[in-house]
Amino acid sequence: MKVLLIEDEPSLATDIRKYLKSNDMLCEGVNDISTALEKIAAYEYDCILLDLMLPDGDGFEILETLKREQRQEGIIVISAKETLETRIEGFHLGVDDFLVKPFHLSELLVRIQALVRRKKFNGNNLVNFNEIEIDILTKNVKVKGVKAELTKTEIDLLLFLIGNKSKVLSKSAIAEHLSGDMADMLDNHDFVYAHIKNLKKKLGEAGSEDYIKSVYGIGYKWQHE
Amino acid sequence: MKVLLIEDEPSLATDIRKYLKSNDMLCEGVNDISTALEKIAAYEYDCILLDLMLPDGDGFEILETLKREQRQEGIIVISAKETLETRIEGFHLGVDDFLVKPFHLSELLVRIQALVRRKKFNGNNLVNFNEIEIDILTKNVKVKGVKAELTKTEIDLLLFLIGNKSKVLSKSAIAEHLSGDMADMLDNHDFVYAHIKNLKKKLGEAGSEDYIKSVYGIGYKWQHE
DNA sequence: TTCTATCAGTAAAACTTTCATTCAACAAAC
DNA sequence: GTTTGTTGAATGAAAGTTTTACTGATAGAA
Repeated sequence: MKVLLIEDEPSLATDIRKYLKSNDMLCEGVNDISTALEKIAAYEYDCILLDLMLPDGDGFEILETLKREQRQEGIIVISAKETLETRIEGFHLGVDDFLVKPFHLSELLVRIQALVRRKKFNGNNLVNFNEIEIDILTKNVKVKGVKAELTKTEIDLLLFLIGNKSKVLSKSAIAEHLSGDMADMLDNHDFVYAHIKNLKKKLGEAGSEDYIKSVYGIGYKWQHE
Repeated sequence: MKVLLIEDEPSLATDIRKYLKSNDMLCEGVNDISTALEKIAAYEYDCILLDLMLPDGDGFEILETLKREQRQEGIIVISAKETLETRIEGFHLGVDDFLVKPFHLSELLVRIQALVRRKKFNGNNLVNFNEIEIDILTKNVKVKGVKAELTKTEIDLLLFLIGNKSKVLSKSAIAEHLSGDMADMLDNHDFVYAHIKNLKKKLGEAGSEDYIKSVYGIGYKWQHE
């Protein structure tokens, strides 16, 4: 995950960079608009963190460039103060999220992750894994070109899994997700087993070719690129 | 990991408690300020979850107490609505994170864990011996920075040993401890040998550099400062 | 009817204990 | 100081136990 940080306040910038790095992200920092535009021209990022008040102008310039070039990066604006106007203007220019100073670094992290997760499914709605094709939007699933009739829960489970690709999801996390936070479901692993089983069957898992991998003692993960 | 939940809405409180418990945390719940203050006076927690709107006042009182007494607990505020002002005031009073209802339990969990992880770097719970790091609370063990997967018995044995550092423990004492006072285990030394062996292996003992020293004819001791 | 949750029985994995064997420590005799 | 016998300790592998996961059938809910 690559993040570009455009922020001229050195101490905050350092803090953010350190924090993101310690959470397994690559984070480059620049402190003015012109350098930012160079970077953006040269590289692709997953997410851009933008402070609006910069020494050589205000950050909307960058937003316009990104929009003109139809870039796909997620954009989070960091600002000291935030008015309804800047917010509206920002959203028109493609800003995905606002964060008002002072904020906690953990919140920034959560928002970046949420944003990137959202973005990943935008643009092209089709996700492919070998013989499986999933349309995120219409929630149609095809296995070897043939439509698979998944139930609501099964689709929900499938999207949860592929949305956390290669991350292991605990059974209670899955239970929470599927049951919509019904706490009395959390320690009921049977229904997780059941849905996993049914989903695997409909995805045509023949054993050798596993999409959903069970992790003993913990839960499941989607293992497929 | 011990969590204190201060929340007066019973159903939410129950949900949270169950969820945290199913994720291996100890969670106590109270529903007003006075009980909370009693608990805080009597016990130490890793993390305090605080709803600001409580029947007998607002939660800032608790924050002030915690701050006055320079307590080390991580604090996450759970609130129905959140203004910039409460947020700033909160941070000044030592709040580490805010969570606005409604939220997903999994998000709460992630934040607690992230918070506690951060806090831990301000020294506690961690015991170090050379290349071994033991977290007494979470019972996680790292060898050369890599997590070692110890079984329940192995952790039990390890804690017994380091808890009696440099004291020699007889094999029957170890047997008694591990078997939970099963009398027929006391003169069975084979299983002590076995567990010692497995533990040594997982701790990466290369022979030269011994943590667990065997004392001929008696038992074992942990020799390391 | 379709979908979801539960149950009971089975399978699989991990963990514990035992066993047989080899290796090391101590003590007595030379 | 060396030899030798005896006992204690370490080890790998196997058997036994417990825990966790999977499955098909079924009953209940939508």
